[in-house]
Amino acid sequence: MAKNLVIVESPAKAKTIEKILGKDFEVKSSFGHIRDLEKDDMGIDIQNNFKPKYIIPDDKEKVVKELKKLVKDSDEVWLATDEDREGEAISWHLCEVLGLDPASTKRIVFHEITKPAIEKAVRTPRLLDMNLVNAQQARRILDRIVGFELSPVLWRKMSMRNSLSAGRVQSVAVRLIVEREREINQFETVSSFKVEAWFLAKDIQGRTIAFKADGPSRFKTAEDAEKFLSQCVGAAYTVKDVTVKPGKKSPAAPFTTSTLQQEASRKLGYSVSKTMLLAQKLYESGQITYMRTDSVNLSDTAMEDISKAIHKNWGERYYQSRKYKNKNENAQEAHEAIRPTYMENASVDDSDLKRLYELIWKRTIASQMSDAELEKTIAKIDISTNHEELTASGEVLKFDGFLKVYMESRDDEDAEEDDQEGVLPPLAVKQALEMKEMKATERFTRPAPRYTEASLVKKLEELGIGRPSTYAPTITTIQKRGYVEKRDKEGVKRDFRILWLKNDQISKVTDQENTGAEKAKLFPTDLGMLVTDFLKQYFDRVMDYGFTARIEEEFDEIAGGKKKWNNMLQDFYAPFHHNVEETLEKAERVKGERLLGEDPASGKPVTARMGRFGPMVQIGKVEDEEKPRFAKLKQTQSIETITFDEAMDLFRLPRNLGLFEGTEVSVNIGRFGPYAQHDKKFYSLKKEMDPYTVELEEVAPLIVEKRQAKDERTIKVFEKEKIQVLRGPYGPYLKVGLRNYKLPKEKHETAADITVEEAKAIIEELKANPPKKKAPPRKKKAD
DNA sequence: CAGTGAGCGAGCTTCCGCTTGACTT
Repeated sequence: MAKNLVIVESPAKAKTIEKILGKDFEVKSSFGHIRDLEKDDMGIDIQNNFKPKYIIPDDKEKVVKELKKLVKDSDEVWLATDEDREGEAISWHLCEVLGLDPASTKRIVFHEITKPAIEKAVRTPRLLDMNLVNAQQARRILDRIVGFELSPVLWRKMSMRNSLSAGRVQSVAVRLIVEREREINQFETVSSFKVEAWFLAKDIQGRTIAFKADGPSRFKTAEDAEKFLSQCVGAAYTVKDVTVKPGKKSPAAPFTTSTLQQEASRKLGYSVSKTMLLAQKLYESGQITYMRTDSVNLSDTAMEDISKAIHKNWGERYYQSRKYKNKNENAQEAHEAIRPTYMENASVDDSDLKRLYELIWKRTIASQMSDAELEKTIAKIDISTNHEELTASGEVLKFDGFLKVYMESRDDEDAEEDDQEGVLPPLAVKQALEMKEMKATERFTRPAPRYTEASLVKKLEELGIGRPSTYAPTITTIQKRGYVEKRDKEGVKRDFRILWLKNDQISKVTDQENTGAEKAKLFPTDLGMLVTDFLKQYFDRVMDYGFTARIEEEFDEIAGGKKKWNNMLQDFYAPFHHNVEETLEKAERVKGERLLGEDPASGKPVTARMGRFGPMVQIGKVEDEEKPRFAKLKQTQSIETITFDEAMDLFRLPRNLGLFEGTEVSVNIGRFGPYAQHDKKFYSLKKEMDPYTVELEEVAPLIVEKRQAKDERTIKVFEKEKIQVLRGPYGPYLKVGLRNYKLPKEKHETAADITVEEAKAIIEELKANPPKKKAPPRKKKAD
């Protein structure tokens, strides 16, 4: 029996620490929080100074039971949860549940899981910090109040209202995406002409090479650009001035959760949830440090390891010790940065994990390497026929430094349009240059790009909204609620003009480029836009981008003992709750209706709006004597941007294709895509079939094929009892109405010989003793 | 599985932040 019980949050961490502390210590994990607010009635007694009602969730009963037993058998308990607000609260809940005295139970903390750090922690225990615990309770209660008072407002006020939600984090995340979309929709593209000239000069080896120089400034119109080119006809070009400047590039800090998610997205194309899943595996197998962190700090032992690896692989010249500081003010830094546990392992076996691991390894190594040294050359070139000048710039890498290993990628948001600068040939002042050709190319301004999952995480982190453990789940939530969709967008072709000056002749051509194509970007849905507008209108305080940052300051004051947590909540709650009540009473139900025009055939109004089942267009009004016609919007369309013509096009469905076997065949687009309907049965259209143009001859074979497939699936049918014996992917089963019953193994071979009595017996048996089903609860059908 | 398109109001949904687990109709 161990004398000492140490409780941490993660089981993988427990294992490592147990090894370090030796046999006098037993280390167990709480698996995160062990208590939470009760869900019924908010779990808060608001009248009673916001007294929280905590319960132990079902999935934590087992852990708690085990910990209780272990506490009884131990002489001393050490609470070693993370050193932040949440960690402190977990320790407090452990005290409450395990019957430990907060005034005497030993509380220890460490930021890194190394022998010296943990031994030092054990030598210097402290007691629970109730101020920090209270700051966490205030955070928890405020989030519950916001989420559980705001969500029901949406259920009442949105015309589409199945399981809608709002919260301090998710609603602001959606707002970012909605506002970016509107910015893009309202963006007015301006074109201008960019001048580039190619010159010839001899390089060091005496070979003639071409290099590029940029024109003075951009020209607003083709006429201005042409005027400039014509001024250059017959001109002589001479080097006016050459400057050489040294420059340097420094490596990026080691990974935090958010920077890891960003780089894995840019470099490997991983979604944030995929990155976290793989990182979790690496962590559990002991290959990397903890993956949910906001710290850029490296432990001393890690720094030594990294130094050794750099010296061994590249030598002293490439080593530079660096301490990184967190730019983020509200970082809680309970852990280290994400780094490999053993720097001597440069790679791992598994192919999927390998790419992420190597990314982490390289980033960690590079963070302690020397700067890259550059030499930047800028040459100004005189034009004899006018007062303008051209600028050629080149960059030479003098020393690669950290670039030997790793270079951080950029988002397209920060990317400059200019292509990479190459090497310039040696140029002397007053040197005459031969101009090969000059061109003025029409370029267009671009709106800010839509968010990717990773760039949204970056933005949220900048705003101090959300935590490393919630970035991935938040992104999943806003998609699951139907506020946001991740998808690709096809680009559109666009003409652009080029003016050439070559051999003193000016020529004009028009070329074409693809613009606006995007991959795996976040688009707001109509629902997301309407919910955002609604919340902004009635709850601007919570929707403000600075709201979280401001209440974080108050939580800090509570943590510092300068403010009482119930007072802080009271100050927030009074106006907030008043607002909720007032909104419930006064706000109109949101429909998002927009008038598009008038139907030429009937003279009735054509409108787009949100219906019970999503965005739609309609001809006529519900109050009219004749029922209005309805059509669903396509996935890529939105109430805000759909045009009259696009709306009218939607009414071409359902289309009647004619008779097949004496019954009508029609096509339409449903919840699961385009389908054909015949004799009350449904048939999905093949991908290449366009419901707007498909013909009966193409659809008829689908009907025949599906019937055949069904025949093959059917083993036997008892018509009178309405029991079907079918062949499924997991073997034969019985089907009665919507319910399925698996046949016992010994009947699999002889399913065709089964009798009605046997089938009934099996069903009765399975009804009496249903097999354990742990599958996630299925969503209830509407209606 | 898919067709609908209000709202009488049955009965339900919902937050953020810690952590990992276990399942095939």
